[in-house]
Amino acid sequence: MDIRSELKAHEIKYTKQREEVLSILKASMLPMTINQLRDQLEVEMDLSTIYRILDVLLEKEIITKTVPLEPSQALYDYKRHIHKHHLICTICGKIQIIEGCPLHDYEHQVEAKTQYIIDRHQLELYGVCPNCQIH
Amino acid sequence: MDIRSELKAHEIKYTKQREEVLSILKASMLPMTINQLRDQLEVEMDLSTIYRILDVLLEKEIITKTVPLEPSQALYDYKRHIHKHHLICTICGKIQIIEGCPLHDYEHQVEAKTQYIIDRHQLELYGVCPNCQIH
DNA sequence: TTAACTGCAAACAATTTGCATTGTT
DNA sequence: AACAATGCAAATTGTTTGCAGTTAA
Repeated sequence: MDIRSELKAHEIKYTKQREEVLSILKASMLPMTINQLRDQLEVEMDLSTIYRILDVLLEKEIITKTVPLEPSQALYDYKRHIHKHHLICTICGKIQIIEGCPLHDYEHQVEAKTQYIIDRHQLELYGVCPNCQIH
Repeated sequence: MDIRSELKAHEIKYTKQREEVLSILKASMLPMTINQLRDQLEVEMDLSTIYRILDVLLEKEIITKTVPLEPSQALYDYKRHIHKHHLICTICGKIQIIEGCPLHDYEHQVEAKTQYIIDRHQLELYGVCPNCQIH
């Protein structure tokens, strides 16, 4: 599906800024910070515009947001069919994608125990990548 | 163990500011933001001092830091024997403690698969608490 | 006494807001 | 034409830093 249709499918008004932000996120295999996103823009746009677009995409659950422990700048990620988490190297910052999620059953158990209705979670792992273990 | 000894055991120089910050965190069953912490101080102290003290306590792994998705202000928590996570109500902000951790085996699997050495993780759940489901 | 810690003020960074202008439907 | 989105500038908020004065060991 092209970006234009994807926006329409979510009832988001088309603008070239929204198209560009979404297509950059969609093309990236790794989650991105606002600054990384801005650096990839072909047409410059104001940071406040980017923030507002990300808010819309989050609202519609087209992307996800994560706030890592360090550096604590938010990461935005296009939501694909495979739910995934990140393993972040605390030395070099490299992000390793971990496909799948270990929390399905756990969330149900917690719902049963607490009576909360759980609708999402934030999980990242932190450690040292193979490369940084050597150097 | 009293706070003074606890600081000494971790080779942290005693100051009344450090004593107070640590004792407040230790007394709280819930994780706290910097502002909540400051509001409980009997002796006022500068915010930069609080940040620096928290850095020391984190360094020595006496406390943990979490950066929730919303509101994205860091939470600090005294580290007890029972590893735990938080379930945060996205309506009223109430934090429910979940004792235990579902990630032990998972971390080992991920280590085996990725060759990273994993040393910590961040996990919180988000949902709607029983009270907010009614109102 | 010495090195480390604190307070203060200023800098910095990330994010949000108000408002006039522009663009989409 | 009507309403919503963008750009710009300014305001907010959270956090960090430099430095002079104070304090713990």
